[in-house]
Amino acid sequence: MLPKNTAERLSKIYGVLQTISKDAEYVTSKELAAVMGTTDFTIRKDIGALNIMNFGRKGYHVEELSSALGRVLQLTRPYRTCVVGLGKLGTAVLDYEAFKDAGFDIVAGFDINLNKVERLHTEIAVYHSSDLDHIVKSKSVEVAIIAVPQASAQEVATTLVANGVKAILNFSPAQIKVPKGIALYNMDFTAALRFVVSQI
Amino acid sequence: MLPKNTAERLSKIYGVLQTISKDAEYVTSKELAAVMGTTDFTIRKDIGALNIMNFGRKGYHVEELSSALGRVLQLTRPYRTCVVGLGKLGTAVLDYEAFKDAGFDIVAGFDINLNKVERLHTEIAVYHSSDLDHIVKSKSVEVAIIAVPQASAQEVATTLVANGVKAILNFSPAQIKVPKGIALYNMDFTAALRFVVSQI
DNA sequence: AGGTGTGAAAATTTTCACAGCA
DNA sequence: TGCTGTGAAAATTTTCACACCT
Repeated sequence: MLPKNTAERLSKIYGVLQTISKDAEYVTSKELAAVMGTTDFTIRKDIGALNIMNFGRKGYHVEELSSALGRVLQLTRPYRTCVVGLGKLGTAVLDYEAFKDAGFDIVAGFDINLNKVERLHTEIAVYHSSDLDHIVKSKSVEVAIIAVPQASAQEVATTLVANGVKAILNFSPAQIKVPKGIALYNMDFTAALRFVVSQI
Repeated sequence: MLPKNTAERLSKIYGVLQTISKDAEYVTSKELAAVMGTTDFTIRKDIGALNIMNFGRKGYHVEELSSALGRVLQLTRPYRTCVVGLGKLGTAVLDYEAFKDAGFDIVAGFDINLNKVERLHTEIAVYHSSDLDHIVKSKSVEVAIIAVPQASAQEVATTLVANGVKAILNFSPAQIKVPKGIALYNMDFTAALRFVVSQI
């Protein structure tokens, strides 16, 4: 598997490529480095890890690089995704349009509060949390975004994994535990603020 | 300065300590490791970097460790914080209660759309984006959360920095550039989803 | 006994310099 | 010439083992 930091940077590079693909046919490692805030040799090493080769003196062909990255990052097909917890944050995520473009189809939302669920003006199907297990299974959801309060995050994660979810993006501050083989990424806003302040 | 990874883990440890401080007086490196999903010696090395010393055989005294961490992470006083961009995500962030408890006082919100601003049911003062520069300066805002669309993120960041902001949490997918000495942390949801899927 | 603190080893990541290719 | 690809060096981070303290 790709080194963690490399995979993380490549995920960002992929996004950068999408935004420049309309304007430029080629991009150099130096240009990418400037946008990404790293150095050109880091970019080349990262891309080197993909084992695609033989680019000429103009830099990387944007389309080619983009599709190679898509292959390695397993972004060649859309992922069936759900959002658990439809508070303000969860609702914002449910409607985040960029996800669809990026190949993450949000196919369901869940919340413990049915009243809240009914009031949502969204086209995405929303369910009560008590249906989490069988809906996740029947809809073959593979990726889940957790936006529930800290106290219920672990329980939700366990249910998700038990019903086939392979990758979890966790917005709650809970330190969730998942079995080996399940991918987890924590986005704890408060911890992020603390960290950024510590870097001043 | 603390190594980046260490600072990141310590920021999380600090959060964990807050949640357990009611229940336990002491906590061992092994217990912390279990919660954090790392190993006990990583925890000890990280805490060792704080240069606070001489803990007995019961583990770390939660209160003491917590306040030492607060000192090193510069969390000994509240930070005046603003949110720029009050779409769904920005609004969710504006109302995110955990920030207040963590010592981040949100003192202002900004949006380009005044109608949207007026409709908000919040007690936090909201302003039009054209006032960003002088309000940030007059309110002595030090920390900013960017939740504007990709296209305007860099401009907003530049204005923020020019008016005294020292730390930025960026929720937009834009790869923002800031001068040396300004702390920046990117939380690109889409890149995070891509990354987590690549780890499956 | 039961924990921490830490020097040293191992592993990983970043940086560099430059060969090699179009 | 102007770029990539990459082996080797440097730096950093993680892991380990164990001395040491209460």
